[in-house]
Amino acid sequence: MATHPAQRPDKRQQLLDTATRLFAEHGYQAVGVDRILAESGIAKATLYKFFPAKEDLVAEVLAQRRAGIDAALAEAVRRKRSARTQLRAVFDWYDDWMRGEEFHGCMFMHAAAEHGSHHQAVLRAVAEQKAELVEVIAGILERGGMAQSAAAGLASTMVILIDGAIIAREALGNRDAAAQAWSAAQALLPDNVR
Amino acid sequence: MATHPAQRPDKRQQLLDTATRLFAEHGYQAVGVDRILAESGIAKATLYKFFPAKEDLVAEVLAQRRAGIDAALAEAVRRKRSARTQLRAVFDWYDDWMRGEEFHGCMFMHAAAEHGSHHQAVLRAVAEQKAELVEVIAGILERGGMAQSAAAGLASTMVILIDGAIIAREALGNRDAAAQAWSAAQALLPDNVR
DNA sequence: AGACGTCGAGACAGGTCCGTCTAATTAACT
DNA sequence: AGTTAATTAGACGGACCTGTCTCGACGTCT
Repeated sequence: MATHPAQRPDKRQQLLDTATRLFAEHGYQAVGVDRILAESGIAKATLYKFFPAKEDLVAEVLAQRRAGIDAALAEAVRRKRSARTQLRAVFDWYDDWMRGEEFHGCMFMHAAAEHGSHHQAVLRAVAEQKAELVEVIAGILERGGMAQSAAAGLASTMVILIDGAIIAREALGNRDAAAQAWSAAQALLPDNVR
Repeated sequence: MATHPAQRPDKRQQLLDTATRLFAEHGYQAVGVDRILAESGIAKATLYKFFPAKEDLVAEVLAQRRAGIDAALAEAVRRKRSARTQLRAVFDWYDDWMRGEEFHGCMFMHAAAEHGSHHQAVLRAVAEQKAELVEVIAGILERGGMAQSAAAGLASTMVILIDGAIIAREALGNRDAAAQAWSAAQALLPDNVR
């Protein structure tokens, strides 16, 4: 009964890692399953055992990416105490990511662009990731003393700044985009938020 | 010698119009040439006469889209006198576009997402469109009395706001995103710019 | 009327991609 | 050693896409 060959979930993770790297760099449709298999050294049957269709692989890649960002942001925020420094930690995390050479844009934006209007599951994953970022920032602002409605509005604007910075980095190669976004965010922050 | 059958460049424009509509709604790779032909009622040979490859069609669609936006913004700005109202006209133009039901996101962002790093011509077209918007706004700010370097920096931040708003509209369905962006832009605008 | 250029309809080849399937190999456990 | 399950390698079918080509119809000019 026991799973004899010691069950290897690492194959699954290897597939996800390779797929994430290739999807991030070249897009979703441009990367075929054959390429993922060749670069990961895994057989096709194994992929289709874990993921019934390529679309399921895409969905899981996005889910893992979202979880990774959430964890990283939560950890960065946890290390700071004041609302202002927590907020800065969020912008700094994006700054670090966007200054890297391996930056290839936001996988969620790309997913929304490629799977356009028609694939609902992907589009919902994108919306959920953006909505979660709004909530993270709104939470910081509320704990910093802002009223809930004001915090929600300002958090939404701050995510607009972050996403716009991602586009500026991607389309124009502007590596200071996140720093600019943070400057603007600071100017929008009311003085009573410390 | 004279082009006997009265030369019909409208066929070319019909192709571009249909392609623009389909690309905007479904993406570039997701729309095949056969679909463009079927929906425009034009023969395949005619398409390949005007555009040697699908990629050339994409490039021309983007070029026309860019020209259309430029003209619309220039016209909207021309109707206003002060720097502040001109700036507002730009944000209002985006607001109108983004409130529409037929909004499907920015074709340039989508092109960058799909043609990832590898197709240079497309990526350059995207960069040029964004850079031009920065220059339009920087010009307004300079004519409003800002120093050139300050105007360039603020214009860059304002485009970050606009692009971020486009993402907020596309990914979250936030129809007030452009209005939020304008509110933030106003807060960043120095008082001496009238 | 006759010739010529344009256009529509669609067949066609070459390639790619997804997903299924078979056969052989490897490794764990009894 | 022998059983069992996981995995690999790759062939395969069907679908789709791009780009070329053929053919016939239509309209215009001489």
